[in-house]
Amino acid sequence: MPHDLPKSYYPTAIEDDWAEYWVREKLFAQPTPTAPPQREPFTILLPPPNVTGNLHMGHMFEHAESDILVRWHRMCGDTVLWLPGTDHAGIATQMLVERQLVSEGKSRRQLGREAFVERVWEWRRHYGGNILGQMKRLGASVDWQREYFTMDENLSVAVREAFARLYEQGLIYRGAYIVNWCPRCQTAISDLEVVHEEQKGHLWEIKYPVIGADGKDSGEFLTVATTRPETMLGDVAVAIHPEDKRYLHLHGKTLRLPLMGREIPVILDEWVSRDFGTGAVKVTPAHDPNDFALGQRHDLPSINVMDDTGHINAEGGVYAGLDRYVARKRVVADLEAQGLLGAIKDYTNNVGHCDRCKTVVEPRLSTQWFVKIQPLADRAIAAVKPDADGNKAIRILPQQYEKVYLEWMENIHDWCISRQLWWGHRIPAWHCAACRKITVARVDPTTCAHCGSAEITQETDVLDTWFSSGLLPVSVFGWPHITAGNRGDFDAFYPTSLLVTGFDILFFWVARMIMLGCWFAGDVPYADGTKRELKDSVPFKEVYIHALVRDANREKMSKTKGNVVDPIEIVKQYGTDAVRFTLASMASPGTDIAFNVARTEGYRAFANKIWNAARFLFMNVDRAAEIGIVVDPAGLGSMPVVGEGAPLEARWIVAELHATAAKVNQSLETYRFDDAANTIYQFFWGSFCDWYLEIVKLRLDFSETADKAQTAAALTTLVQVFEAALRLLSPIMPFITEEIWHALYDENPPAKSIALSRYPAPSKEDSGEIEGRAIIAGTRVHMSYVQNLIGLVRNLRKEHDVPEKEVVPIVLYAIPDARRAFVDNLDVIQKLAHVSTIEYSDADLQGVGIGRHFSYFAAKITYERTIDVPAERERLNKEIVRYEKGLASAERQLGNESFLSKAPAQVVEGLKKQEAETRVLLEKALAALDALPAG
RNA sequence: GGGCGGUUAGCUCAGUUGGUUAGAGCGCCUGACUUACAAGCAGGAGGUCGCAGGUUCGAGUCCUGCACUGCCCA
Repeated sequence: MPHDLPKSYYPTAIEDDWAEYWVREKLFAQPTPTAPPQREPFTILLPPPNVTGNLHMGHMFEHAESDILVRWHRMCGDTVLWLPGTDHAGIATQMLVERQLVSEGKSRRQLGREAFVERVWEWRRHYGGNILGQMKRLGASVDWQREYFTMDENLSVAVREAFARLYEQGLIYRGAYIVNWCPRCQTAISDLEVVHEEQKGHLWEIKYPVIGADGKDSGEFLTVATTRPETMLGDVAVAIHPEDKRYLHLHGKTLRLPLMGREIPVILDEWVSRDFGTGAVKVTPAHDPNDFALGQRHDLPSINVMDDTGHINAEGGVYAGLDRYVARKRVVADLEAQGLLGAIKDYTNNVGHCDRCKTVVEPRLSTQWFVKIQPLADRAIAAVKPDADGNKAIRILPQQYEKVYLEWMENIHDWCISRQLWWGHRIPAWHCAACRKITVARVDPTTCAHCGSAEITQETDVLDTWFSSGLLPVSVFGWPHITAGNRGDFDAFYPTSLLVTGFDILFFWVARMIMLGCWFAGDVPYADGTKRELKDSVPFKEVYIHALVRDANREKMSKTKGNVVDPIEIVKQYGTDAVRFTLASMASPGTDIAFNVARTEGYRAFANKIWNAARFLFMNVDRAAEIGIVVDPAGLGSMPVVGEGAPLEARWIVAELHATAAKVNQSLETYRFDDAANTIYQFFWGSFCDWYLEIVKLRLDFSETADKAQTAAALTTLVQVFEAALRLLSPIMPFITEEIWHALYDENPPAKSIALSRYPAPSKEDSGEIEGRAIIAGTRVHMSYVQNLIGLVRNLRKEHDVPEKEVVPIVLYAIPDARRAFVDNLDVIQKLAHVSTIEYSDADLQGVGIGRHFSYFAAKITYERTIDVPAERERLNKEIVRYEKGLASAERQLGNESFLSKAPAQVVEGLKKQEAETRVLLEKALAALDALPAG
């Protein structure tokens, strides 16, 4: 028998094997449907992790949530597709390989473009699968047959098509604008790749000499304030507010630009803030976005004084060749020497850094490619905003993020899509040396489309990585080649159902996928040829934004802080299942997760608990087999049902299972992973192990004299409930449930995996009881009587210092319904409360040492002990205070006319009942206090 | 500067449309070496729900203000 599980649960011993098995058996591959699926498929695209990345806790959390949903849907019988892949991460990957080259004493330029790109591919082949490998180990139930990479041939075709279409539609243009320039990466980067950090710096005041009517310096100065004094080399004007009274006399004047000697005008613009600095602002159109706008409004030239590497260029006169920070020092020193430096003030400002290499970003004028974003954004807004009927094509959850998204989308700027890199999709545009015009083509051209010249060269820039990742939802399903014979995937899986991702990604892929998805899928007609509606053009119907995983002290994990928790390490220690359960149980929407291994330790204990419950079960199954009792496997795999004659605990555990299944299904529908996890935990440990297993031991009698039918029935229910509970837990803890499930079926399971079995679907719950013949009315109430009595007696035993092993007689008063439950379940009470005999009293019990449960019953144990009078008095006094407080508040309310007339009847009734009960309890407690011997 | 969250037990968090005396896990204390499990079992202690007002018969829940704190954007 393969039933002999090791005594303790060792996750690492089982997880690797199952992880491999799932991949090897291609269990989660989802082929192209040949006919439209009956039910709506459940499709998730993995938001592409960076190919250079390693799996961190945030990924693991995101994948755990996705996997739970995916496994749940699969077990519910849906057609499920979870599509994995990576993006080519232009800057990050190029940086990485360049670093490698440097260590070999080579450089990218030495190698040349072609060789370098080949070298990156080589790197990717060796190391690029890292993060996906980690996903495999963690058991993500993705379709590995469909793995994508943004640089793949088919996805590159899509990128080229998208570029060409947008260009033809007039939505891509090229021009010189201010962009965020990283001097280290030597490329433009998008606004989103700039991380702002507060930095202590200075605000330098510089005095610009005013030129008099005679063309000579008048001796007066106009003082400007700047945080980047070196940019003054490129100044073309100084701006003041037109109504600033301090400077009225300078209207129309010109200034002498210090150090450069250039004559520059004073310009008037309402944009200038009079309160900031001196109220006069130097204008450097080539090095600041605001100044650039000013320059455009006032028709000023732009003088770019820096090169690609952040060094001053020839336009910077004697400063040429200096690094920007060296130049800053030199400029300040020279100004001071010339007496043109004013005050230097401490100033804290937000400085932009390159997200990749943390170099300070230089806003800089350069020629780039842009997407005219407004038309795309308009659709992306329409997709998220409710229509006239209140329907939304895309639901963003938690809902608060919808507003964040809309606000961002409504204030979007044109998207700079060109990058000065070699690794990426090279822009399919050719410059003509003859006519200077641009040819954009899907197939590499040999001649200029405008003049026919053969002197054309391809644009050297590549596209922003997000241009390709934004296309994934359409491109992975075959776009742009959606043909009659080739549209199975697109028709079945587009739009995808859901995107699970982090808040920080909202503007990255989410926004771009929505814009590009709506734009291009909108042009793909339905299979019948009719025009696609917006609701089916969107890349996904829902976006679920998950929380951030922080460390145990709620600090953001970061390499520099050294508080990064490596998921693989934690998994090795506690098991994937325990880590997944930790993450799920803490995943309440909108709240960040403070990841604490103490929790994980607790959930490993939970896994161990299940493990041992399984061992108990198998032990009994094997013992039963010896006397010829065999559980029919045909009864497994569905929801257990018991008959009216079944013992209380059997009816109860089945009722609990149904209620649990209902709650879990409902929780998963609403992304309440925490509720789902906690509900299962409570069921498995609190109900199944703590109560049911202990009681069922009474029924598992394998002796000669045993009632075999009773034993068989008990065993059957036990196995059925356990098996169903395993399926219930499986999406959250796939490994341990897989292991036990296979063992349960004695290595002869009905399917290759528990993941391919059916999820427990409850029958409808009706006023606390389960509909139908399975559950008998009163089951849960009766069980609660029994549980409460056992709890009460255990408590009394402790108070009377009864040794744990010793059985004691009890005296019991109970209302008729409770009494019936107690009589029927005498053996249960005797076993779990260590009771010898029960003597029933027809009158309520009085005196010291009575335990009660409201008015349903009271119990007293017969046991001699020396009463600790002061302790007992203190306890009773505490009780009395509590009762008096409760009573007072109840009386206050019940004496209130408006309460009686306005509150719902059931609330009033409840309060009356409670008041009566509290009054009884108070009287009893007072009497007990009176009965205490003086002392 | 603009916006969005959060503040409930020692810690981490639930708490649905306002409704009876506010819950969970972990931690803590006590007891018992019980053949599924010491990663366990049994029992217990622990909270003026950030502060101040207001609405209401009734507020952890709704409104206003304040304090502290986190995040996003400029």
